[in-house]
Amino acid sequence: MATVSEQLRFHGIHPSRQRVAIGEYVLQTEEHPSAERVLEEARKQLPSVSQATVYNTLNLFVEKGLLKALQLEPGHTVFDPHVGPHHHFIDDDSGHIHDIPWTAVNVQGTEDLADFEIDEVQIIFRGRRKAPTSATEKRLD
Amino acid sequence: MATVSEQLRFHGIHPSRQRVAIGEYVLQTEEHPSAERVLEEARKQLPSVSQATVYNTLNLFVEKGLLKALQLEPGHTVFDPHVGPHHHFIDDDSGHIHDIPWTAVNVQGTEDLADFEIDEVQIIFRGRRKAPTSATEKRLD
DNA sequence: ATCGGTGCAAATTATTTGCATGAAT
DNA sequence: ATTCATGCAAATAATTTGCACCGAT
Repeated sequence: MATVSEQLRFHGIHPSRQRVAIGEYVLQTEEHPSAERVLEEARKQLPSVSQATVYNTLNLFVEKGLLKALQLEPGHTVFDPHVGPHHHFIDDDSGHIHDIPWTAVNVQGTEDLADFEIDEVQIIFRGRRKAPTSATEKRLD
Repeated sequence: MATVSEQLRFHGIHPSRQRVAIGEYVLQTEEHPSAERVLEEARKQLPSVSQATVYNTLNLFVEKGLLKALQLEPGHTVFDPHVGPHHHFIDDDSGHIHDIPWTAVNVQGTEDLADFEIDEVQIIFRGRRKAPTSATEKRLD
Protein backbone atom coordinates (compact mmCIF):
# COMPACT_ATOMS: atom_id res chain seq x y z
CA MET A 1 0.00 0.00 0.00
CA ALA A 2 1.89 3.01 -1.23
CA THR A 3 0.18 6.21 -0.13
CA VAL A 4 -2.47 7.11 2.37
CA SER A 5 -4.59 8.47 -0.50
CA GLU A 6 -4.55 5.08 -2.16
CA GLN A 7 -5.32 3.33 1.07
CA LEU A 8 -8.35 5.56 1.64
CA ARG A 9 -9.62 5.12 -1.91
CA PHE A 10 -9.20 1.37 -1.58
CA HIS A 11 -11.51 1.44 1.41
CA GLY A 12 -14.10 3.56 -0.36
CA ILE A 13 -13.16 6.85 1.30
CA HIS A 14 -12.67 9.98 -0.75
CA PRO A 15 -9.18 11.28 0.07
CA SER A 16 -9.88 14.89 0.95
CA ARG A 17 -7.06 17.05 2.25
CA GLN A 18 -8.34 16.76 5.81
CA ARG A 19 -8.61 12.98 5.69
CA VAL A 20 -5.16 12.59 4.20
CA ALA A 21 -3.63 14.87 6.85
CA ILE A 22 -5.36 12.89 9.59
CA GLY A 23 -4.60 9.52 7.98
CA GLU A 24 -0.93 10.23 7.46
CA TYR A 25 -0.55 10.37 11.17
CA VAL A 26 -3.13 8.05 12.63
CA LEU A 27 -2.83 5.21 10.13
CA GLN A 28 0.88 4.88 10.71
CA THR A 29 1.44 5.62 14.37
CA GLU A 30 2.28 3.13 17.07
CA GLU A 31 1.39 5.49 19.89
CA HIS A 32 -2.32 4.77 20.37
CA PRO A 33 -3.33 8.42 20.24
CA SER A 34 -6.43 10.13 21.61
CA ALA A 35 -8.60 12.26 19.35
CA GLU A 36 -7.00 15.34 20.83
CA ARG A 37 -3.52 14.06 20.00
CA VAL A 38 -4.64 13.27 16.45
CA LEU A 39 -5.84 16.87 16.05
CA GLU A 40 -2.49 18.16 17.22
CA GLU A 41 -0.61 16.05 14.67
CA ALA A 42 -3.06 16.64 11.82
CA ARG A 43 -2.70 20.40 12.31
CA LYS A 44 1.01 20.11 11.60
CA GLN A 45 -0.04 19.21 8.04
CA LEU A 46 -3.22 21.27 7.81
CA PRO A 47 -3.55 23.89 10.55
CA SER A 48 -7.17 24.74 9.75
CA VAL A 49 -8.62 21.31 10.47
CA SER A 50 -11.21 21.18 13.26
CA GLN A 51 -11.62 18.80 16.17
CA ALA A 52 -15.09 17.86 14.86
CA THR A 53 -13.61 16.78 11.54
CA VAL A 54 -11.02 14.73 13.38
CA TYR A 55 -13.75 12.95 15.33
CA ASN A 56 -15.87 12.39 12.24
CA THR A 57 -12.89 11.13 10.29
CA LEU A 58 -11.77 8.80 13.04
CA ASN A 59 -15.30 7.39 13.27
CA LEU A 60 -15.34 6.96 9.50
CA PHE A 61 -12.00 5.15 9.55
CA VAL A 62 -13.28 2.85 12.31
CA GLU A 63 -16.46 2.13 10.36
CA LYS A 64 -14.48 1.31 7.22
CA GLY A 65 -12.10 -0.95 9.07
CA LEU A 66 -8.95 1.17 8.89
CA LEU A 67 -8.77 1.78 12.62
CA LYS A 68 -9.93 0.29 15.88
CA ALA A 69 -11.20 2.42 18.74
CA LEU A 70 -10.05 1.24 22.14
CA GLN A 71 -11.41 2.30 25.50
CA LEU A 72 -8.65 1.21 27.79
CA GLU A 73 -8.62 3.90 30.44
CA PRO A 74 -11.52 5.84 31.93
CA GLY A 75 -12.63 8.73 29.77
CA HIS A 76 -9.89 8.20 27.25
CA THR A 77 -10.65 6.64 23.89
CA VAL A 78 -7.62 5.88 21.75
CA PHE A 79 -7.18 4.71 18.17
CA ASP A 80 -5.07 1.93 16.77
CA PRO A 81 -4.32 1.33 13.09
CA HIS A 82 -3.30 -2.21 13.89
CA VAL A 83 -6.71 -3.74 13.15
CA GLY A 84 -5.80 -7.41 13.27
CA PRO A 85 -6.45 -9.33 16.47
CA HIS A 86 -3.96 -8.57 19.18
CA HIS A 87 -3.80 -7.74 22.86
CA HIS A 88 -2.62 -4.75 24.87
CA PHE A 89 -0.33 -4.04 27.75
CA ILE A 90 -0.85 -0.80 29.62
CA ASP A 91 2.12 0.54 31.49
CA ASP A 92 0.63 2.18 34.55
CA ASP A 93 3.80 4.18 35.15
CA SER A 94 4.17 5.82 31.77
CA GLY A 95 0.65 5.40 30.43
CA HIS A 96 2.08 3.83 27.29
CA ILE A 97 0.11 1.17 25.51
CA HIS A 98 2.05 -1.68 23.94
CA ASP A 99 0.66 -4.09 21.39
CA ILE A 100 1.01 -7.75 22.34
CA PRO A 101 0.97 -10.09 19.36
CA TRP A 102 -2.07 -12.33 19.14
CA THR A 103 0.20 -15.36 19.04
CA ALA A 104 2.13 -14.43 22.18
CA VAL A 105 -0.56 -15.80 24.48
CA ASN A 106 -3.22 -18.44 24.41
CA VAL A 107 -6.52 -18.57 26.28
CA GLN A 108 -7.45 -21.97 27.66
CA GLY A 109 -10.87 -22.96 28.87
CA THR A 110 -13.19 -21.19 26.45
CA GLU A 111 -14.91 -24.50 25.76
CA ASP A 112 -16.52 -24.06 29.19
CA LEU A 113 -18.30 -20.99 27.89
CA ALA A 114 -20.49 -23.20 25.78
CA ASP A 115 -23.53 -20.97 25.85
CA PHE A 116 -21.65 -18.12 24.25
CA GLU A 117 -20.58 -17.78 20.68
CA ILE A 118 -17.27 -15.96 20.97
CA ASP A 119 -16.46 -13.54 18.15
CA GLU A 120 -13.57 -11.71 19.73
CA VAL A 121 -11.15 -12.10 22.61
CA GLN A 122 -9.14 -9.16 23.81
CA ILE A 123 -6.78 -9.31 26.76
CA ILE A 124 -5.69 -6.21 28.62
CA PHE A 125 -2.60 -6.59 30.75
CA ARG A 126 -1.71 -3.88 33.22
CA GLY A 127 1.49 -3.39 35.09
CA ARG A 128 4.81 -1.75 34.55
CA ARG A 129 7.63 -2.25 32.17
CA LYS A 130 10.77 -3.54 33.80
CA ALA A 131 14.18 -2.36 32.70
CA PRO A 132 14.88 -4.42 29.58
CA THR A 133 17.34 -6.97 30.82
CA SER A 134 18.12 -9.54 28.22
CA ALA A 135 17.56 -11.16 24.88
CA THR A 136 13.91 -11.48 25.78
CA GLU A 137 13.56 -7.86 24.75
CA LYS A 138 11.25 -7.73 21.76
CA ARG A 139 9.91 -4.94 19.70
CA LEU A 140 6.64 -4.38 21.48
CA ASP A 141 6.76 -0.59 21.66
CA MET B 1 -22.03 -7.70 55.69
CA ALA B 2 -25.46 -6.68 56.87
CA THR B 3 -26.33 -3.20 55.65
CA VAL B 4 -24.93 -0.81 53.11
CA SER B 5 -24.36 1.70 55.91
CA GLU B 6 -22.13 -0.74 57.72
CA GLN B 7 -20.32 -1.61 54.55
CA LEU B 8 -19.57 2.06 53.88
CA ARG B 9 -18.43 2.72 57.43
CA PHE B 10 -16.20 -0.35 57.28
CA HIS B 11 -14.47 1.19 54.27
CA GLY B 12 -14.05 4.55 55.95
CA ILE B 13 -16.92 6.27 54.15
CA HIS B 14 -19.46 8.32 56.06
CA PRO B 15 -22.90 6.86 55.21
CA SER B 16 -24.80 9.98 54.18
CA ARG B 17 -28.31 9.61 52.81
CA GLN B 18 -27.06 10.15 49.26
CA ARG B 19 -24.32 7.56 49.55
CA VAL B 20 -26.61 4.99 51.06
CA ALA B 21 -29.21 5.53 48.33
CA ILE B 22 -26.55 5.14 45.66
CA GLY B 23 -24.87 2.23 47.41
CA GLU B 24 -28.05 0.28 47.93
CA TYR B 25 -28.34 -0.02 44.23
CA VAL B 26 -24.83 -0.03 42.84
CA LEU B 27 -23.20 -2.23 45.47
CA GLN B 28 -25.70 -5.02 44.93
CA THR B 29 -26.51 -4.96 41.24
CA GLU B 30 -25.39 -7.48 38.66
CA GLU B 31 -26.27 -5.24 35.74
CA HIS B 32 -23.03 -3.29 35.24
CA PRO B 33 -24.76 0.10 35.22
CA SER B 34 -23.59 3.40 33.76
CA ALA B 35 -23.49 6.55 35.92
CA GLU B 36 -26.73 7.66 34.31
CA ARG B 37 -28.43 4.40 35.23
CA VAL B 38 -27.17 4.69 38.81
CA LEU B 39 -28.72 8.17 39.06
CA GLU B 40 -32.04 6.81 37.86
CA GLU B 41 -32.06 4.09 40.50
CA ALA B 42 -30.73 6.27 43.30
CA ARG B 43 -33.53 8.77 42.66
CA LYS B 44 -36.07 6.08 43.39
CA GLN B 45 -34.78 6.24 46.98
CA LEU B 46 -33.84 9.91 47.10
CA PRO B 47 -35.32 11.97 44.27
CA SER B 48 -33.26 15.08 44.99
CA VAL B 49 -29.84 13.51 44.42
CA SER B 50 -27.78 15.07 41.63
CA GLN B 51 -25.80 13.52 38.83
CA ALA B 52 -22.63 15.22 40.17
CA THR B 53 -23.07 13.53 43.52
CA VAL B 54 -23.53 10.21 41.77
CA TYR B 55 -20.27 10.69 39.88
CA ASN B 56 -18.42 11.81 42.99
CA THR B 57 -19.79 8.93 45.00
CA LEU B 58 -18.96 6.37 42.35
CA ASN B 59 -15.42 7.73 42.17
CA LEU B 60 -15.17 7.55 45.94
CA PHE B 61 -16.40 3.97 45.99
CA VAL B 62 -13.85 3.04 43.33
CA GLU B 63 -11.08 4.73 45.27
CA LYS B 64 -12.05 2.90 48.45
CA GLY B 65 -12.22 -0.45 46.71
CA LEU B 66 -15.98 -1.01 46.83
CA LEU B 67 -16.45 -0.82 43.08
CA LYS B 68 -14.50 -1.24 39.89
CA ALA B 69 -14.92 1.06 36.92
CA LEU B 70 -14.88 -0.76 33.60
CA GLN B 71 -14.32 0.70 30.16
CA LEU B 72 -15.77 -2.02 28.02
CA GLU B 73 -17.35 -0.08 25.20
CA PRO B 74 -16.25 3.24 23.69
CA GLY B 75 -17.74 6.16 25.56
CA HIS B 76 -19.51 4.04 28.14
CA THR B 77 -18.06 3.59 31.61
CA VAL B 78 -19.83 1.07 33.79
CA PHE B 79 -19.45 0.05 37.42
CA ASP B 80 -19.16 -3.38 38.95
CA PRO B 81 -19.40 -4.20 42.66
CA HIS B 82 -17.73 -7.52 42.00
CA VAL B 83 -14.20 -6.29 42.76
CA GLY B 84 -12.35 -9.59 42.75
CA PRO B 85 -10.50 -10.62 39.60
CA HIS B 86 -12.79 -11.86 36.86
CA HIS B 87 -13.43 -11.48 33.18
CA HIS B 88 -16.32 -10.19 31.08
CA PHE B 89 -18.42 -11.33 28.20
CA ILE B 90 -20.26 -8.67 26.23
CA ASP B 91 -23.31 -9.82 24.35
CA ASP B 92 -23.33 -7.70 21.21
CA ASP B 93 -27.01 -8.47 20.60
CA SER B 94 -28.43 -7.41 23.95
CA GLY B 95 -25.60 -5.25 25.24
CA HIS B 96 -25.59 -7.27 28.44
CA ILE B 97 -22.35 -7.79 30.29
CA HIS B 98 -21.82 -11.14 31.96
CA ASP B 99 -19.19 -11.85 34.57
CA ILE B 100 -16.91 -14.76 33.74
CA PRO B 101 -15.29 -16.37 36.79
CA TRP B 102 -11.56 -15.87 37.03
CA THR B 103 -11.09 -19.62 37.24
CA ALA B 104 -13.08 -20.36 34.09
CA VAL B 105 -10.18 -19.56 31.80
CA ASN B 106 -6.43 -19.60 31.92
CA VAL B 107 -3.93 -17.47 30.01
CA GLN B 108 -0.88 -19.30 28.71
CA GLY B 109 2.29 -17.68 27.47
CA THR B 110 2.73 -14.74 29.82
CA GLU B 111 6.23 -15.90 30.56
CA ASP B 112 7.12 -14.55 27.12
CA LEU B 113 6.27 -11.07 28.34
CA ALA B 114 9.36 -11.10 30.48
CA ASP B 115 10.02 -7.39 30.33
CA PHE B 116 6.68 -6.58 31.87
CA GLU B 117 5.61 -6.99 35.44
CA ILE B 118 1.96 -7.97 35.13
CA ASP B 119 -0.32 -6.70 37.88
CA GLU B 120 -3.66 -7.43 36.29
CA VAL B 121 -5.10 -9.48 33.45
CA GLN B 122 -8.57 -8.79 32.19
CA ILE B 123 -10.14 -10.64 29.28
CA ILE B 124 -13.05 -9.21 27.35
CA PHE B 125 -14.99 -11.69 25.25
CA ARG B 126 -17.48 -10.43 22.71
CA GLY B 127 -20.12 -12.33 20.86
CA ARG B 128 -23.66 -13.42 21.38
CA ARG B 129 -25.36 -15.66 23.81
CA LYS B 130 -26.73 -18.82 22.29
CA ALA B 131 -30.01 -20.30 23.41
CA PRO B 132 -29.13 -22.14 26.62
CA THR B 133 -29.11 -25.73 25.53
CA SER B 134 -27.86 -28.06 28.17
CA ALA B 135 -26.35 -28.79 31.53
CA THR B 136 -23.48 -26.52 30.60
CA GLU B 137 -25.75 -23.66 31.52
CA LYS B 138 -24.27 -21.85 34.48
CA ARG B 139 -25.25 -18.78 36.39
CA LEU B 140 -23.26 -16.21 34.53
CA ASP B 141 -25.92 -13.53 34.28
C1' DA C 1 -17.29 30.42 65.80
C1' DT C 2 -14.34 27.19 63.42
C1' DC C 3 -13.38 23.42 60.64
C1' DG C 4 -13.53 19.33 57.88
C1' DG C 5 -16.76 16.90 55.17
C1' DT C 6 -20.61 16.82 51.75
C1' DG C 7 -23.59 17.84 47.83
C1' DC C 8 -24.56 20.20 43.88
C1' DA C 9 -24.46 24.24 40.37
C1' DA C 10 -21.55 25.58 37.25
C1' DA C 11 -17.50 24.71 34.49
C1' DT C 12 -14.94 21.83 31.65
C1' DT C 13 -13.99 18.18 28.48
C1' DA C 14 -15.46 14.80 25.07
C1' DT C 15 -18.26 13.78 21.30
C1' DT C 16 -22.19 14.24 17.92
C1' DT C 17 -25.43 16.76 15.07
C1' DG C 18 -27.12 19.55 11.52
C1' DC C 19 -26.49 22.76 8.26
C1' DA C 20 -23.73 25.72 4.92
C1' DT C 21 -20.54 25.08 1.37
C1' DG C 22 -18.25 22.63 -2.41
C1' DA C 23 -17.53 19.03 -5.91
C1' DA C 24 -19.41 16.09 -9.44
C1' DT C 25 -22.68 15.28 -13.13
C1' DA D 1 -29.15 23.24 -11.49
C1' DT D 2 -29.47 19.25 -8.71
C1' DT D 3 -27.53 16.03 -5.80
C1' DC D 4 -24.65 14.05 -2.73
C1' DA D 5 -20.41 14.46 0.08
C1' DT D 6 -17.66 17.17 3.32
C1' DG D 7 -16.14 20.08 7.15
C1' DC D 8 -17.04 22.66 10.95
C1' DA D 9 -19.80 25.71 14.37
C1' DA D 10 -22.86 24.87 17.50
C1' DA D 11 -25.29 21.58 20.37
C1' DT D 12 -25.25 17.83 23.42
C1' DA D 13 -23.37 14.38 26.59
C1' DA D 14 -20.03 13.01 30.03
C1' DT D 15 -17.37 14.18 33.87
C1' DT D 16 -14.89 17.31 37.22
C1' DT D 17 -14.28 21.40 39.98
C1' DG D 18 -15.02 24.70 43.43
C1' DC D 19 -17.68 26.79 46.59
C1' DA D 20 -21.83 27.18 49.83
C1' DC D 21 -23.87 24.72 53.44
C1' DC D 22 -24.19 21.63 57.38
C1' DG D 23 -22.88 19.13 61.47
C1' DA D 24 -19.63 18.30 65.00
C1' DT D 25 -16.56 20.41 68.45
